[in-house]
Amino acid sequence: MKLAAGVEWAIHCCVVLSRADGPVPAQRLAEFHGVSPTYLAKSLQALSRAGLVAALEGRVGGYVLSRPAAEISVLDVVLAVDGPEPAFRCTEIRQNGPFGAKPEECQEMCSVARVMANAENAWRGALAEVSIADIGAYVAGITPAAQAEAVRAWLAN
Amino acid sequence: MKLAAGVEWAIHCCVVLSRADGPVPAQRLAEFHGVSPTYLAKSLQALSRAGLVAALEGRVGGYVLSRPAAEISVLDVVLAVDGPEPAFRCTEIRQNGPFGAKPEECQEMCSVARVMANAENAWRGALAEVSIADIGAYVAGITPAAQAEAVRAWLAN
DNA sequence: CTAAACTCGGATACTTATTATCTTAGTTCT
DNA sequence: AGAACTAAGATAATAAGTATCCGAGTTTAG
Repeated sequence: MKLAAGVEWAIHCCVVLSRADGPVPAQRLAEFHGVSPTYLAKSLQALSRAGLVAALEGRVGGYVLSRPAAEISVLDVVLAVDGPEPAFRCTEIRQNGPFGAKPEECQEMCSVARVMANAENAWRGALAEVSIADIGAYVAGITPAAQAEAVRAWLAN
Repeated sequence: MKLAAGVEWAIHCCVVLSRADGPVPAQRLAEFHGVSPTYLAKSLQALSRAGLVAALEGRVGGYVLSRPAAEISVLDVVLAVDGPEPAFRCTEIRQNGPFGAKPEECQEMCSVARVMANAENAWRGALAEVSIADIGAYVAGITPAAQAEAVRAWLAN
């Protein structure tokens, strides 16, 4: 089980956007984080498609959070980039083999699938409780005011 | 993010082993679940390497749980087959770029990585609370006694 | 009003991990 | 002692993730 690397980049980008003044182009975000510009663009497009960020085209364009950072959870970002389908997908192997259950006997979810689904709900719940604003506030707390201002200026350029 | 299909098979196999009388060969387990025998063998080998099941070679060989089913959690099986490394791996991109943090400033874990780690701990905790015996007991509850006996006889052959 | 420069968006190669298979080595019963 | 059955490791095919390029649209400046 491995989470796509683009997820990590997307979360960091959202935090940066929450602390920026205006739109920030994808290329600027890539340079800021020292990652591949073209691949980061792919993740940002996923955020745009999910409606988490707004993409402004044109010469002074870039990405902006489409909602207040406090209303964007980490889970929202993860689902937008990594996809909404759960990590565990029951293949209903209980219906296979010489003692396979008949479809009409499978009204209830497979017991194994239920355990895995509960765990995944716990995972999602933990991510849903943290917002981009929470992370941004923490970062702001450990960043000197002078550097924070320098970053904002560099992003606006 | 996708969990390996072999994980689902391994959990089902452990449940079957907890309800069997003697050793069950990999080929029999594959036929019972209607899955690829050779690939299932790979997952069973992982369980054997982790010490969750004991492999008996020879003509009447097969796999047996090496511990009582109540002492084997679903998490044990998942980690054995899928590997122990977490789904989210922090690449420390906060150290990159023009405003990258110096290594000596990174004593504490990255705030993003901490959020993801907390979520993953919640996921693991949910899986650790359920044992193979728990699932076995549920399956026993919804299976007619006659069929349960037939299954045990078929597994022993 | 025209044109140039800069932006995002989708479609296209490459790399890595997962899935599936085969062959080899070891153990037990006849 | 031999034969048959078992698991274990090493080896190909497939799918997902990673990285990249080129085209469509918009805004600003002349």
